Amino acid sequence: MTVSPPTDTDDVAPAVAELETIVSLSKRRGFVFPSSEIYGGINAVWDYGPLGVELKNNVKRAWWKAMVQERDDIVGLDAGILMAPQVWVTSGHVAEFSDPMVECQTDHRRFRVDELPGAEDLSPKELLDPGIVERLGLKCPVDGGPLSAPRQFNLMLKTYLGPVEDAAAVVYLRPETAQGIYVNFKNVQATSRKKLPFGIAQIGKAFRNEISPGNFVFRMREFEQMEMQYFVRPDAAAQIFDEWLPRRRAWYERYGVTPSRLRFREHRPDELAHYAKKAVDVEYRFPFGWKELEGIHNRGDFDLSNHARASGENLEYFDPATEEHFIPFIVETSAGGDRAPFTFLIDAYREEEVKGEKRVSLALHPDLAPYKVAVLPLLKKRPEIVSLCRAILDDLKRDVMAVYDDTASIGKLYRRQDEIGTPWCVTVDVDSLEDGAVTVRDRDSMTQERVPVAGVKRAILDRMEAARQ
RNA sequence: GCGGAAGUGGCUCAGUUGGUAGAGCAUCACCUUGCCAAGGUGAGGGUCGCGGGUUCGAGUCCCGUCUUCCGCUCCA
Repeated sequence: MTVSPPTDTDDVAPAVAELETIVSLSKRRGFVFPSSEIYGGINAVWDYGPLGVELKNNVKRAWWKAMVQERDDIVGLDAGILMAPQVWVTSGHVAEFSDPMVECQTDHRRFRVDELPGAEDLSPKELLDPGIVERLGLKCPVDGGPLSAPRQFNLMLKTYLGPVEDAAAVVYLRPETAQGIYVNFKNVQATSRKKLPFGIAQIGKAFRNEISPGNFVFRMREFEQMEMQYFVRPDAAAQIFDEWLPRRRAWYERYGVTPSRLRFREHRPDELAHYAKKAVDVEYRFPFGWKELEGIHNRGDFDLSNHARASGENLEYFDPATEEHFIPFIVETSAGGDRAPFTFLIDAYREEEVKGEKRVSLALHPDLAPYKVAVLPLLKKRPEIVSLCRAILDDLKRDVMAVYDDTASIGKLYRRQDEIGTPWCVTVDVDSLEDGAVTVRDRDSMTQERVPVAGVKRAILDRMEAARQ
C-alpha cells in the first residue's frame, strides 16, 4: 500500500472556507457553542446545539451502519468510561502519558527529562527531583540555555471513585475507548460466537489533558471516538491492514467528502505510538492544514498479551480450523467522533453570489442533514394551507426529522433551509387546496416537482434511498 | 506552558484627546407581497469577557485573571 509523503505544504486541494466562517455559522445557526459560555467558557470543551447534535448523531449512525449493520463480522459494545486503574498501567498509558519535563528558560522549548543527554538512566523518582537539573548540570540541548526544574505532565484526567477522596480510589477517565474492547474480548467472543477475523465496534467519550488544544472542535479535552478493533490471525494482519485503508477512505467519500481533500499518511518509525507496529492516518485538508481524521493501526498482540499477563486471564483464541492457540493481532480503525462531523460540515460549505448577496448553503448528504425536509406554506394567511402543512409535517415526522416554518417570505424560508443543509422543502400553495398536490424542491439541483399530498412521504423516502446509491 | 494578537447585542463591526453605548445583518410582531434572502412600521436584546485599581467620571488608562486565534513545544 503506497501512501502520500508527509508534507503539510501540499496544497493541491485548498480548504473550502476559513475556520472563522465555519465557527461563525456553527454559532449562528446552533451547531456548536463554547462550553459554559456564560461563565467565560472552559478551555477545549464545546457543546453541540440543536442542529449539531442531529448532525453528530447522524454521523455516528452512519458509521455504525457501515461497521456493524452492514457487516456480519463486527459487533458492537458500549463500555464504561471508568475502568479498573490497572488497565491503564497495563496499556502503557500511565507510563507513556505521564512524563517529567523541563523547559528551557531562554527559548522555551520543552524536553522529556529522560531523553536529555546524561539523564537516560534515572529512576522515576530521580526524574522528578527538583534539584536534578543542577546536580547533573543539564542544559538545553538546542541552545544550551538553563532549564527549569522537572514538572510532571500527565495527559490523563483523574477523578475519585467513591464518596471519599482517598488516594486508593483514584481512577482515570479513559484516554481512549479501545481498552474497553480489549478487556471485553473474551466476553464478546464467547457470547457472539464470532470466529477470526472479527471486530468489535464502539462509540464513546474519551478524555485527554491536551497540551495544545484548539482549532475549534478539532482537538478537545473531552472528545468522542468511533473505534473498531479487528481481531485477526497474526499472519493475516498486514494484508487486512491494507484492506481497511481504502474502505475507511471510501466511507468519507460515500457521505460527500471531496476525494482530493483526503489523503493517507504513514507514520515514520520514530513517531509511532507506543502500541503500534504500523500506522496510517486518513487526513483531511482542514482550513488549518492537512490533519488526522482517523488512524488505522496494526497494534500487533501488544494489548491482549499485556492484559493476559497482567490479569492472569488466558486471552488466547483457539482456531478450530488449524487447531492452534494464539493471541490475535489487532488492526484498529480509530476515527474522531467530533472530527468527522466537523469535516462533513466544512466540506459541505458552499458560498455563491446571488444578486450581490452572499448565499450560504450546506451540501450535506441527506443521511447526515439535521432536517431531511422542511414544510413551508406559500401563503400563511389561509388557515387551510397552514393546517395542510401541519398534516403533512405530522406524517413526515413519524419517519424523518422534519420542520415547519412560516415566519418569512418563501424565498427567505428556502435560504434558511439551504444554510442548515436541509435537502428538500415541501411547499403548500393555494393550488394545493384544489388539486391536492404540493411542490417538492431539491436543494442541490434547485428543481421542483409537483407531488400528490398522499405521496409526499414516499417521495422523500425515495429520494433519501436514491442518495445512498 | 512560553511569545504575540484579540475579546463591545445572536453574527460582523464602529466607538474620536476617558464624559455612564451605536450601525448593518439576524430575531419577533403587524401591514404588504405570494416560488427562491422584496418593501414599510414598530419591538426586544449589551452592567462593553470577568475581577480589582486610578479618576468627580472607565468600553477607552493600569494590574490580574479567563477565553479564543497565530507561532513554538507536545500530541491521535
